[in-house]
Order: sequence, then structure tokens, then C-alpha cells
Amino acid sequence: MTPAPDDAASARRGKADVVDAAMAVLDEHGIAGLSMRRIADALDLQVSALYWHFPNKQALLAAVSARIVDGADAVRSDDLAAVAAALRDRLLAHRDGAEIVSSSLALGLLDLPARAHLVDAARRAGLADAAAGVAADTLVHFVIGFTFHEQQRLHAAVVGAAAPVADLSPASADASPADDFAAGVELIVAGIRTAARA
Amino acid sequence: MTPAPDDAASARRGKADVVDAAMAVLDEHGIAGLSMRRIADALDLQVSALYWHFPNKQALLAAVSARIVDGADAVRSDDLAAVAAALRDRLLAHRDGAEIVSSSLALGLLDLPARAHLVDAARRAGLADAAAGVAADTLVHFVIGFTFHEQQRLHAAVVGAAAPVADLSPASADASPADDFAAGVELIVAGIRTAARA
DNA sequence: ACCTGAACACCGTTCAAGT
DNA sequence: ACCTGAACACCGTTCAAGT
Repeated sequence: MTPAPDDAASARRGKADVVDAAMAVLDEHGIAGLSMRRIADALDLQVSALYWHFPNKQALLAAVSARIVDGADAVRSDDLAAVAAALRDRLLAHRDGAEIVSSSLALGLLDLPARAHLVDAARRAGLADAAAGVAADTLVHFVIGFTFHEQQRLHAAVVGAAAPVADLSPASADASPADDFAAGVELIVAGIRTAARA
Repeated sequence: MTPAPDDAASARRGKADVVDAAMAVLDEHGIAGLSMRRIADALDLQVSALYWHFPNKQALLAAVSARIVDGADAVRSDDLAAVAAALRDRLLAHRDGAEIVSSSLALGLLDLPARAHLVDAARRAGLADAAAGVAADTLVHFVIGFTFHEQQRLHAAVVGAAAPVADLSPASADASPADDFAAGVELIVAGIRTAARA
């Protein structure tokens, strides 16, 4: 099926190989160090070769984003909080995952499977179609915003600046990021249940 | 009080002038076009002069962010939805406002006055301190995430790409961004009222 | 179909030196 | 106290040309 490959070193690459390399660079250098030149180096290619596989960097980043948020084991459940937590886990699995996904999503270059799952769950909870969409978007915005913030702080802590809290306030001596995340999700889910009762 | 200025063209600048120029560049060229060189040009200065006023670009961006979200007319109200709407209005008042604020906030370089107002309002609604913090953060993440997405789409529409909807789904023929925003906020506020009753 | 090599028009940041 | 001029080490993108 696949054409016979050359030596491992000189084999020609496909889109998937480029995305593989990009994710490796992302995990090691973060989004600030994710340059086209660095990706090309990881593949032993010239930068210009990347533009045969992708029209521009944003398109490559969108493909990376899709890899971050997809996965056959995606949680499809009636439990809204569980779907939200699974999305957060996927974002946390790669350095700056939330930031990369946030921008691809905002640019309209990414379809979020988790959003569809959230819409389904909200509908089954008793919401009409439009309201289920609003509920899903509200949860998605919270998950991405919270995790974005959490990951920045995480890296800042590694570099040696602020304490690794995901809280938005300067000083805070309370729960862990995971607890704060769960509490925020619970707040939104409670609002959804209220709307379902109306 | 202020030292006597030279000619208008050759006067020496302060931090405030640099921020003024940066905001003008931001509104005209967006965050992608907000370069140190462009800001220096607007001030008739060399790029290197900016580094006398600010240690680096992030610090300058944080000062711009502070200008976007501050203001003496800040809404201090018991109405959580009103405070959230006022924050959105401030972000919408400048091109890519949500994105710039989001990153300054994540880097821990920005204090959000609206967050304190939200905490107060949540406390007065009956939440304990820790829960009020979670409630405020949840609202802030939603406001910034929603508005970020809304502004990207807005600009994409100007450039001529997708339709100007703030919805996260590919296709959607429902309400306006303002209505979707209000609906999302209402969902969270309903959750907060539920938590206050517990 | 996939890649090289070289160029273009930019970036943020540093630093000695000027006034 | 505030700014210039020049440099350093990078960027994303394009394009003719090769195999």
C-alpha cells in the first residue's frame, strides 16, 4: 500500500510526519519555540519543504490542534463534568496545548469533538437545541480559558517566576488547580440543570 | 509640574506616551501588526528607545492591557451579569482586546479590577470567600474566552473569510453574539445562585 | 510528488555611545 | 534622563530549480 521507503534518514515525508515533528518540538520548546525552522530541522528538511505539505503555519498549527483534541477514547457521556474534564486532560497532555487549541478554534480552523459531545449531553439533560449550544460553548470557553491560564503559570513556575496556581487573583492560598477546575465546572453544570428545569 | 516640553515633534516621551502609541497601533493593525518597530515609528523614535521605558515587549503589552481593562467608570454592582457585560465592552473597545488581556493575565502581569468586583458581588450573593473566587474566575474565563473568539471572527469577516458569529460550531443560524454572551453569563449566574442557596 | 537553496521583508533585544 | 545607530540572532513566506 505505502510506497517502498528509502533509507530511514532520506525517506520522503507526509503530512502526518510533519505533524509528528511539530508536536515533538512543541512539547520540548513550547509554543514560543515552535518555529517552522525548528520543525524542519527535526525532520532534516529545509524550511521551504514544509510549505509543500501545509499552505502556512496556521494550517500546520490547526493540524497539531486537531491531534491534541481528537482520540478514539473521547469521552461520550451524559456526564457533562466528565466530558469537560477529559477535554482538560487532553489539553494538559501537551505543552501550551490550551493556547494552541484556543487560537486554532478562534480562527475557525478546528472542529472540537468534545463540543459535539457536550451538546448531546446538554440535550439529553433537557435543553433545547439552541440552549444546548450555548451550554456547550460556555463549558468549552471555561475549560480552555482555565487550562490556558493553568499552563502559563505552570511554565512560569518552571522558569522560576510565580507560584503554580491557576487562580486569577495575585494572592491565594486555597485549593489545587484540579479542585478549582471541578468547582468551576460544577457551577456551570448547576446553571445548566436550572435551565433544564425551566 | 511637568518639565517644559520641547517642540511637539522632538519632545521627550514618558511611559504613558509609549502606551498611547501602542494602543493606536493596536487599533489600526491588530495584535499581529503590533511590533516594537511600528510603535517606535509612531513616536518618531528608534526601536531601542522603547527599551528605556519598558524592559521588554510583554511588559509594554501588560501596560496596554491595564489601560484596556481599567477606567474610573468601572461597574461596581451587585449585578454579576452587568459587571461581566461591562468587562466585555471594554475588551471589545479595542481590536484584539481580549487576546492581549488574556495573555497578560495568564502571564500574571495584569490585575483585573473587574475580578474584584465580581468577587464582591458573589460574596454579597451569599457565597463564601473561596467559592466567590471560583465564581469570579469562572465568569472571567467565560467573558475573555467568548470575546476572544468573537473578535477573531470579527476580523476574519473583515478579511473576508467566515461569517461573523461567535459560535464555536461550524454552522449555526441562531442569535446574535450579544444574545449568546448574555445567555452564557445567565447560565453561570444561575449556577452561582444555586451554590448560594446550598 | 517532494525537496533544495537562496532570497525578501521582517522580528525582539542588546549595547556602546551620545546629549 | 532619554535617545541614536548598529548589530545579533532570529522569524514566516516565496520561488525557481532540481529529482
